[in-house]
Amino acid sequence: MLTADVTAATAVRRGVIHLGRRLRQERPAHDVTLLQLGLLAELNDHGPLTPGQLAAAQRVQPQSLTRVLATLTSRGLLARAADPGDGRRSLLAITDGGREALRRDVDARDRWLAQAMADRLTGTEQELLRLAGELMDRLSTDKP
Amino acid sequence: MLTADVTAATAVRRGVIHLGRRLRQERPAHDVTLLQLGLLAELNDHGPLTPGQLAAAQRVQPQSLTRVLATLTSRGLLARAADPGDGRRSLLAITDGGREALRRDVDARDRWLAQAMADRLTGTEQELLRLAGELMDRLSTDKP
DNA sequence: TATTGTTATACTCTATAACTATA
DNA sequence: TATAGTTATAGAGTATAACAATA
Repeated sequence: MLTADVTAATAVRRGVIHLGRRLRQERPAHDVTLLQLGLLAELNDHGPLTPGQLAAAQRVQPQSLTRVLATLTSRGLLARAADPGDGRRSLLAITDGGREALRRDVDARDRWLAQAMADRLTGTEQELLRLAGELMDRLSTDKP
Repeated sequence: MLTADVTAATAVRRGVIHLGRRLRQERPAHDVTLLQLGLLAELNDHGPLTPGQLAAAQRVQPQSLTRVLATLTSRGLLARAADPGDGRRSLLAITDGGREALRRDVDARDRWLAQAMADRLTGTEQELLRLAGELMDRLSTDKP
């Protein structure tokens, strides 16, 4: 047969969508939205990136980022510099303020999830879920 | 220590968000949106439900459903009946048309995922992901 | 009074199409 | 011409607050 077990896919879809919603609700006081969180975390982990690279990393269209990037820049959470070699590009980097926001607000979301995992899953299940996270990220890319 | 491994949580968040985005893009021709899909599937699997029950099952606020339910009803994909015992409630059930839409359009999304899993994951990884789906769904509930 | 649901409103997320600037 | 990015526009997704109806 061509396709794999659709039941497994259904379970994954359900889990992904529902946990995504739950995660989105978990917004601490000084709000940084979930998309903003992803962008800041990406820049924090992988140095300065162009808007296009960021969009690819986050699996969104570049147009979807323009406004969010403007917001984050105007709030001082990230800084924009012209690319020396290519005038079309700009390079985005996280600022100290951005790192602070990441630590304070943004990590709160991962802390909620970490806590929930600790409270309600066995060690084996936690490890399983970590691996699943990596697999899901891989699947979300179109590259084989 | 109180909290579990935040790194694991980060990996899970990343995977969930990115795969969720990817899944959302996978919209076949006769479009039923991802939220609509969830509602139809829920009603298909678990009989007639009230709006409140549906909202809880989908991890959204009841208010967020009103419009979508109206859309689905007007398209004939689900039917609404008064609750005999409680006049405040109504009962929603999937129609034949809804089941047809579910099969035709909606399953296409799960088929994409099933195919991606089949093509790019080992059997063990597929099974791991299925389990992870169930765990994620469990975590998205606030009930311990 | 408490519960179920709807209306009103608003903001986030995300996409497509068209445009500008640089290569 | 091709690529990187932005502007314009729109629709999906989701929430909070206020309200109506029923229990």
